[in-house]
Amino acid sequence: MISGKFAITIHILTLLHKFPNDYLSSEFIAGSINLNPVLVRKEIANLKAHHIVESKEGKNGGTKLAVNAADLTLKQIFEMTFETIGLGFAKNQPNPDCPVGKNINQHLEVLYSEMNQNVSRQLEGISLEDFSNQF
Amino acid sequence: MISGKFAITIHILTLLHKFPNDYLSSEFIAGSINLNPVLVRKEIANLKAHHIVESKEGKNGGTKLAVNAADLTLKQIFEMTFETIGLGFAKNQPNPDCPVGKNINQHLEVLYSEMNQNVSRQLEGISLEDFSNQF
DNA sequence: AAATTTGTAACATATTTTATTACAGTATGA
DNA sequence: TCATACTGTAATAAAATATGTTACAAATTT
Repeated sequence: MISGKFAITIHILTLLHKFPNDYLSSEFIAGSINLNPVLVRKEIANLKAHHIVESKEGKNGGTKLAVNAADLTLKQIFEMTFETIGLGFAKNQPNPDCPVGKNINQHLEVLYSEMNQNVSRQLEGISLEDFSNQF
Repeated sequence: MISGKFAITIHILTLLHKFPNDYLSSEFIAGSINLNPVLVRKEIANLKAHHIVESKEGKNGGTKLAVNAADLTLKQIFEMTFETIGLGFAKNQPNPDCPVGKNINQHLEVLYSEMNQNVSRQLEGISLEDFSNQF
């Protein structure tokens, strides 16, 4: 399911890239996104789990990039934020006695999987540095 | 935002393609999807607005395909169901005093627009007939 | 020790999606 | 012509998901 995680995460990473020498606080980042700092910290927790950023607790603490922005692709960010492209499935199990109902989700899965590969190829060609340098 | 409209619509159209000589009732279709008939009728209303299906009211009424399945592409269905691919925007207006916040949505829009073109090209190559003949 | 910040859990609110009920209008055919 | 079986659509309800808030322990700096 699609949510704003990708957008939030890329916003965080762009900021970190713009201030490579500072530990940015979640409050500061939240001020740029206009979002609750707790939500920022949640996304940062995810980035930390993937060793993309490091953070420091305590006074003057915060977060900074731990990888080279040229090596981090939007595809990786896409995947780290658990995003997948899809156009929905029937929520309730479709009728198994109907030849269409029985197989539709399986066929949709193949289609969506191809869409994801397609988008992944595109996002693989864009680094965080590329994205950030647009600003 | 992504929902199940595309999946529901393609399910409906696949059924209609499988029974080209019958007017299928929303109840019958809903039984295959395992969905409330009213929701089926809503999607059919949309298809009717695009002249993809025709329907007949009253007893023994229902819906049938009004176009050649070979000529209807998944791209068209994608667009008719108002779907777009995206990975979210910051909901709240990002901070306009921050160079990143000020421009991020605009840059995301460009990125998402490219993703949509990419996916559209893919879906353009698949007709309803192609999809339906998998079953 | 005081101040500031992360990390995280628990809870609350808002938004979106899906489902239900209800009923007027239309066509069929016994 | 009347009972039946549909569509079309509005109004409302429920469920699911996403987003926001509060609270506070733990860590670090000065």
